[in-house]
Amino acid sequence: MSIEVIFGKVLRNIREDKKLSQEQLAHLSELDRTYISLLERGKRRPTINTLFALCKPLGLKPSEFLGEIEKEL
Amino acid sequence: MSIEVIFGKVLRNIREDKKLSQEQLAHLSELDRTYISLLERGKRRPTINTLFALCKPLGLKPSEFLGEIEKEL
DNA sequence: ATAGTCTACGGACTATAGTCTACAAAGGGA
DNA sequence: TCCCTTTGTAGACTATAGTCCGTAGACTAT
Repeated sequence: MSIEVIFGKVLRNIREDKKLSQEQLAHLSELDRTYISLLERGKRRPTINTLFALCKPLGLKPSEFLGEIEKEL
Repeated sequence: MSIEVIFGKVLRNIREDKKLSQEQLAHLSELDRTYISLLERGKRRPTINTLFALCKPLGLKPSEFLGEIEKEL
């Protein structure tokens, strides 16, 4: 499975664990809601800056996020 | 310091530790040499796919790479 | 029914990631 | 001196990251 699809699954899992809507995460990470949707569906490849922006409100380190992706590769 | 500048420093450190030229790393990671140069100088924000492509020939996990960045933030 | 929340998705748009070619400059070694 | 390797950088280009507008469908609760 591609990196971006796995990225999307991990993002969605973590977001739902935190009981956040896409809209809320978008606001907290200062990204667009439709873009969060695209990411979760594996339609976009985020930059590392975007990864950091997402991880901040989710309360985990970017390295931990990538660790989750590596598990599934 | 910005994420991309730190990214560049970490990339250069690791590449030089491995005794690779930008040209060699570019070939191994299937990226352009001038782009490696831009990255090392903090002029570009790589996608996570690019990060994975760079880490593979450098022999370290993307999560480890980001861990180095987090240390300096 | 209907109002509210959440998400998928489309189109149009701007900014930038990433490629390619070419040239300049610095350094080391024969 | 003259190569040779390495890196910076510019310009032009294509692909895609990321925004912003709108609409529609699923679901829940009232």
